[in-house]
Amino acid sequence: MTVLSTKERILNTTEKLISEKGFSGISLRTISTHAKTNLAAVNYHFGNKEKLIEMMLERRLDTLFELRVNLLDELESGSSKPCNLKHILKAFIAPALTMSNDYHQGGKRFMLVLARAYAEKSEFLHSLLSKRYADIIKRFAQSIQRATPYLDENVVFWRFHFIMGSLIYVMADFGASTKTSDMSESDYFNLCCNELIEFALASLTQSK
Amino acid sequence: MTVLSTKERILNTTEKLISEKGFSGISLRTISTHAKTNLAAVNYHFGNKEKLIEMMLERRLDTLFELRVNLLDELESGSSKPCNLKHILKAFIAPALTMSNDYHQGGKRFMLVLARAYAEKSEFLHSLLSKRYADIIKRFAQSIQRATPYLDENVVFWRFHFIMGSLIYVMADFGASTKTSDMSESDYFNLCCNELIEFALASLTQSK
DNA sequence: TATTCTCTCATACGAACGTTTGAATTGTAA
DNA sequence: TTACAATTCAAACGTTCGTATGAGAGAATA
Repeated sequence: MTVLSTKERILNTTEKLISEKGFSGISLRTISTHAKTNLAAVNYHFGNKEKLIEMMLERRLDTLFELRVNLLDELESGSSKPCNLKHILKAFIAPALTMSNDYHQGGKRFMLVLARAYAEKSEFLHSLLSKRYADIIKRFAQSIQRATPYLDENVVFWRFHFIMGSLIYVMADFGASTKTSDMSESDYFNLCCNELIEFALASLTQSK
Repeated sequence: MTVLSTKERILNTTEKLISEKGFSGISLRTISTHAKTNLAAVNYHFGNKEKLIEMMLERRLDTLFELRVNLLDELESGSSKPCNLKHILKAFIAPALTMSNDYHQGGKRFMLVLARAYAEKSEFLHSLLSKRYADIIKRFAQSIQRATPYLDENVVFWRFHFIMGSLIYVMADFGASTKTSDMSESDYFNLCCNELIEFALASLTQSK
């Protein structure tokens, strides 16, 4: 059991509490209490509440997009032919699963946080996505387009957009009370991701 | 120009402000100011803040689900054969479009509000969906299942779930800065809904 | 040991919040 | 007009919030 620094404890606690209570339901006082430190520590380490939340988002988003781009690199290396569509979709969707099984529950919580941030149209998240990760998202879109020559370019754009929506929505649902089966949480997550990949694949596959 | 009651003005203003700033970004003071009434009027007419928000959600949800179920009734009347899949999906998705073109912008705003409520896992919304509208949702799921006999029952369940996610996500995106084209807002909304229906249809259509 | 730097802590401040209260105003029925 | 109910209003209450401050603890350096 490693001892975490105050800064790390604050970040983890913020992530956990926001995943449980949402962005509005938390105060610096509850964060500092649960992180077993003092109220002033937050402002000392992060400046203010907004910057704390930004740092919390940033550290996991970097990991998520790095996992995605690594998988896409692997797919596209070697051949110049269009990649297998399912593999592309998996490269986009699966890292969410990977993350959620690592990081001592932190990743799983983060998916909830991310979904909330999307819905709240966080200005910070939006600018981060359009600045730091826009290239990666565009690469995925283009890779999908090459793999679906039978679909109009605009249609692919729309459907990729819709798939991202499903992913966000599903992520937000983990931890919610929807789960009625007696599966383990990680089995359930795994199943859900596979279903989502098949769903995305079907939505982009030409029928007949 | 009809004169609205204080109660209606408060409900409309709440809907508008939440669609713009989210559930956390509003106070009873800003609501009452924008509704051109007094702070205490909110508590007088609604009891407290929570009940105000619940009433705001309820009035439009009733309309939305009534539109949906009417369309489904129409589809299922007469023949005992499975309905056309596209028509079922349209009956579920299109009312969001219908609503957003009525009610003097109110419906459009409400879709944003609804998306936010989903993401925040509003306890009230959840219980309303599982109590008051569960039957309607189940009817749609069953109707889709009859129309897709080639798909496993569980798969249909998952995909309907994912489609709902896309719908929510898309609704949340209206009014956001994603729109780059020079279409009118209502044309854009229309196009988006059609794309969503085609997307949903493709995801449930057996390939090959 | 003395000094410096990093970090933690208790405490205080002003602002904003939801809610309550009682008086003033308006609408309505006798 | 009078009487009574419904509504509106200004003002205040207690609480909680984010932030700032300065004292002090602890480790590192000299």
